[in-house]
Amino acid sequence: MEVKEHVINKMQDTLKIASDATRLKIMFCLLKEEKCVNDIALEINASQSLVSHQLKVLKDGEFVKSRKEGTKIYYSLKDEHVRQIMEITLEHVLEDEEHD
Amino acid sequence: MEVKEHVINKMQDTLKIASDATRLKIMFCLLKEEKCVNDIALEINASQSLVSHQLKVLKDGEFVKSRKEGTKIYYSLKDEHVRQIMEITLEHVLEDEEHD
DNA sequence: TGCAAATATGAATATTTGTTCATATAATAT
DNA sequence: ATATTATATGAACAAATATTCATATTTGCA
Repeated sequence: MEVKEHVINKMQDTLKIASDATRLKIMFCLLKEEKCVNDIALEINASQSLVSHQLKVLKDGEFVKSRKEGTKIYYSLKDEHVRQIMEITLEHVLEDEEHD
Repeated sequence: MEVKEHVINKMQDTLKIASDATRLKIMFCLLKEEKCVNDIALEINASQSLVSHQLKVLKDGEFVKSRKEGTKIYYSLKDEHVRQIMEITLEHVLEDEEHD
């Protein structure tokens, strides 16, 4: 194989982070602008705790970054790769819809 | 949210399929040419059973297609989206390597 | 017909993962 | 100081998942 084991493992980790409905919702939520935890929770209809837990996963995986302002913490998408992964996966799914 | 629940779920399913080291290895294996089950198993150093199970997952998820020839079954990547997801994730990981 | 090669399948197990609940921490305002 | 708002954390539980092992199926060939 041309691709090193640890690169495969990192790819696995990256994709695992993306492959969860709650985290995808959070990311779509942040697509256009930064938001704080509670606003995200309201918007995607999930508990504050769940959103906080998953934001931690997203942040550890470098999918989002955060900024503190007073008592609130604003989260936003970290880079273009995240958007691209979402975009292509979305395309893939939408194209599939047509043949169903 | 602008993206429908069932689209999110399909995205989740798609990404879940991609987010596994064994399946990633199989896909890299098939990047340039079709191969039969046993050759894949040898190449990635996994059992025949495991490869067969995971090929089923990949096929159900429309990541690969297959072609029968005698007693052998040749598998190959199904479409461009699969390659793109691999490509971007690889880029993402490799770029990360630099900052480690 | 019987044997070997290639692949698939089902059950069992171990591990990982998402979610909830209760609680902790931190910052602000009264 | 205390109350309030925003967020994080840890333990517990349920559900999903990857892997192995043993066995079944299919095809080609002697």
